[in-house]
Amino acid sequence: MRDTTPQGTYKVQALDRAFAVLDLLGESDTPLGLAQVASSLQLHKSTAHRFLMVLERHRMVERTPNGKFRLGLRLFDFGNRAIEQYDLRDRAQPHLRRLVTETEETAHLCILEAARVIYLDKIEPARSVRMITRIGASNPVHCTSVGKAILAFLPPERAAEVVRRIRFERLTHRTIATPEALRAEMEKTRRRGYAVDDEELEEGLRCIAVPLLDAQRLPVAAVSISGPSFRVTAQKLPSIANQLLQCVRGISVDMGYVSSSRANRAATAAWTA
Amino acid sequence: MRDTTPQGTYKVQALDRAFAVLDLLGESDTPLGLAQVASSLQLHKSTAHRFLMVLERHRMVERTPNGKFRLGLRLFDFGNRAIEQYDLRDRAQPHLRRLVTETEETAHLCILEAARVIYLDKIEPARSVRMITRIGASNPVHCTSVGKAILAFLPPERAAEVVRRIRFERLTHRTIATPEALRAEMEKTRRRGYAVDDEELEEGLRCIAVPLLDAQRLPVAAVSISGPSFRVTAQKLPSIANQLLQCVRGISVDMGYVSSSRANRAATAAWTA
DNA sequence: CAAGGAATCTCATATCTTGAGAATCTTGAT
DNA sequence: ATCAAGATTCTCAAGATATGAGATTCCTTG
Repeated sequence: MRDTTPQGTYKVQALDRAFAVLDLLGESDTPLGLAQVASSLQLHKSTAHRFLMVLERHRMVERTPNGKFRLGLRLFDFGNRAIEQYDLRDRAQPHLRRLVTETEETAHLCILEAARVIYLDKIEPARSVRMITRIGASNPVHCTSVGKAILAFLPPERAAEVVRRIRFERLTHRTIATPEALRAEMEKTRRRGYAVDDEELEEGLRCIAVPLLDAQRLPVAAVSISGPSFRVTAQKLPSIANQLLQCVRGISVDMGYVSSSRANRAATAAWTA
Repeated sequence: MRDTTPQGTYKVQALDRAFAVLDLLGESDTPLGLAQVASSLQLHKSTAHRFLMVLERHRMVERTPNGKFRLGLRLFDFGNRAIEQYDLRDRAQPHLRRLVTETEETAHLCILEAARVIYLDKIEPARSVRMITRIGASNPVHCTSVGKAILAFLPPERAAEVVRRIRFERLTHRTIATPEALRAEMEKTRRRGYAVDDEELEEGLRCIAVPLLDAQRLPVAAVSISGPSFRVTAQKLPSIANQLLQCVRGISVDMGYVSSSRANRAATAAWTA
């Protein structure tokens, strides 16, 4: 049996399998029957069944009236405990909300994990095509404005470390495809103070992001505005960037990273060491 | 080694243990070291270590800079996938938000699972003492307004089944403590159309809830308003109940449970097959 | 710089998971 | 109704897999 195990030396077969089951159910947008689970994962009916029963007992999985399996609400519980540590999310929300009202476009709050950015929160404007992103999901750093915003303001060594981990997959024809190109882009980002993703993640989607710096002036997250390229035009970028900076400044104050009074030092200048 | 396994026949030791680890980390509000995890769970250092490494590989746990363990963001991802199925949450949110603006008190959206209610969403008013509830968490049916609201409108057999499962623990001196008392309370709830929790869950906290009925007029969720007893006074209950009904009506329409025009035809007749 | 505490790692052993297959339950077609 | 096809649940013997004692290494702190 081939295992889906990512690289890593420690192994507990049962766990890898269980998570494979959860993964599968998480990917599928419709509940799956035992047989489907078993065959998709190359598990024996019997084995898959046992796993599902145990997962169900833990409420990690639940059954629809017709007996199919889907993710259970225990995961929702765990998920909420997991972000609770990041009280960033709660504190940032009001600011994001205001930002969305102003810009009429979707706002995201993201953090960096390994070489991917994770969406901690998303606020959508009242009337707008729903974006496909799901809170909790992740994207590669190099093709998102948030990723670039964080990366650009990370200390050189840590940034290099992240870049090393990137697998430069091409998602659109504009996706940055080499470490060199990415480094150049980061330079540009630092100069203007905000990062742009110009249809590099998805055709027709343009995003702009600024980093949220903590008390040590290290980026802990990024806030972005995303929208269809025809609405988020190149001309509007500077003004949106401004609104983003304002928003981030508010969050910084709320988080206690900066005192509200002297909250105005340009983030750009601060980075020297 | 004693296992924490709930009742249930199927067993996979490794899974039960892994979830015990997650549970432990979820309960603790500070990250835990390997030794703490091992001793709390009566696992061998070595075993606990292996589990943590595997969980970390799957990003179910992550390590703080000083090497302690806490819940990982993968859980956040899974959690969000898990509620995605309940698009109820998204649809209800705007209505809840309006409700909160009107009442200036905290609103909850809950569903029933087994004999507990699970908090799908919580909206807090701008200025208010933060409530202790965590989205995703759960409480026993019998001591919450939401629980009683759903229970009261469930078909008799299903309600009975739920009641059978309740372990009548006393959380305050007012907590309903017997099936009979609960049945009486349900009768009362049906008569007036809304459920009340008068400091039965927590001293000083009063809540009021109404059920959200689907197209078959079966309760699928409940919406509540909670606040300190001195603000959510007995006199205000009817007027809050009214606002709740309004809110729930809006959600029903959004969910397509009722047509907005003739929102009041009893769909009772529809249930035959 | 040493000592104590914590985290990692190794490996032989037996425990726990595995999966073949039989039994049972559903579903849909006739 | 009745049957067949498909899906799910259950049992149990075999052996692969997780286990944990303990040795080793890595930090921390005095």
